[in-house]
Amino acid sequence: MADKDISQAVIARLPRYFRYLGELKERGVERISSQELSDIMKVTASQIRQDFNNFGGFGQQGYGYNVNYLYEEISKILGIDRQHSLVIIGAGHLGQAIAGYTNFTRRGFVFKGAFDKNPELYGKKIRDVEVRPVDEVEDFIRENNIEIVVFTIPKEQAVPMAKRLETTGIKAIWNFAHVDLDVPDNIQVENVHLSDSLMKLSYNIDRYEKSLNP
Amino acid sequence: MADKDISQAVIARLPRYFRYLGELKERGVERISSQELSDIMKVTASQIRQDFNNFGGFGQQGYGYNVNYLYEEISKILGIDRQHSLVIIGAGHLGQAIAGYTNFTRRGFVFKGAFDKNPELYGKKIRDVEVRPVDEVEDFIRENNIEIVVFTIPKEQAVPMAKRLETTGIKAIWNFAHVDLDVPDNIQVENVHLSDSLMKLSYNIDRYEKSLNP
DNA sequence: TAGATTGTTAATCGATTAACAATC
DNA sequence: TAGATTGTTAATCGATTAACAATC
Repeated sequence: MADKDISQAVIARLPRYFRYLGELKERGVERISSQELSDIMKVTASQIRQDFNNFGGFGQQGYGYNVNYLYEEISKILGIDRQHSLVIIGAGHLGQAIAGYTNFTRRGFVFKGAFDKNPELYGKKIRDVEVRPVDEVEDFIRENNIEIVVFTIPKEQAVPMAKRLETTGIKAIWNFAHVDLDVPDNIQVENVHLSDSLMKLSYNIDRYEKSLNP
Repeated sequence: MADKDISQAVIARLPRYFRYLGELKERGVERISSQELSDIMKVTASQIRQDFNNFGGFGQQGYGYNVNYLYEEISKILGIDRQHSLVIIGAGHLGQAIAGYTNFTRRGFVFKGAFDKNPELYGKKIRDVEVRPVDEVEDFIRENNIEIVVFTIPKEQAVPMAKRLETTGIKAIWNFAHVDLDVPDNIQVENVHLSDSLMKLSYNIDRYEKSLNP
């Protein structure tokens, strides 16, 4: 239960386990061994057992893992057995895409507010939520106990905005702006740098072609 | 020049180096030592030198690295010194966000087409490009030599779509659908699993709070 | 030349895989 | 009980960091 210090490599794999277990659950599969899961997910059975054992014994010798139980335990570990309120700053296409993504709601991420600095968007509705002026965001966060702030704003605005939010009590920033944020320890930052991802893709295209004609 | 087999960990760091070097270049900085870069980027100078030396010597003893030269070399390594044509399948908010992101264009990723299965979107313009019926996508790819296909479609559609595109000559799929794609070796896949990222964020919020009240 | 800083080898650290005893 | 499969320790592999000789 009490996790000491799990490496981020392990954490990064948990959502994928969670996804596969969700599918197995859906299909009515009751139990699964690390070897069977290994075959499906293309990771070693050894790694699966090591990963799960970071959090205590979820399985049973001679039997394997109970799919439902394991699924629930991972959801607890990931903290998606409770609700997290979030607001979005930057109501452009990306902000709207995220606000509208119902799967997040299913996982307990509740979309509470959207903010933009463009007056033309004020009042526009995104999933029953009206876009408000960005200057109201600090008050809104305090009044509504917002945990997570999504940054779908240009990088120039991201750094000063992070500064402004430091004392509002938020717990995390999900940062889509292409800049590294420097915030106090009590605010977690998770970056989604789309252009980095695209550059990696570009590299791997070239790498493959070079492997054919060295 | 000829890279043997560079680990993905190194590749994943290159776009970040590239970003910082771009900023230094912008500010007119001519040379930088691994130690200075280390201070700015919060990675060890040793790692910086190791990373660059995977691709040959970019620096000069006693001097450091020439910012402009290093920037250009990394852009070559990442393959963003040339153009890559791309189309987007799924013209919802996420698709439109990506299509409209001008920074990608700046890096040589040229947006050539958008496809959707919703007839209401046909003809709608996204950056001078009309949304077309998704059934035309294979022909369009062949006629226009498209390299990269962006999947901003639901996961149910992603797997059969990947299958359909196998023989069209595409080189890569940038996959935003929440599913693992199984494609031949000649098609590179780069996943952006947003909900995985959000779950990691959720975990780290909890972890921090537990570190305060163990 | 002397000083600075790389390129590179060696040492350390951490993560993955293999092996097997424990146990259901 | 015998068979299966976990939990866990040990071995291996790879990535990061440290150190320093090469050299600009």
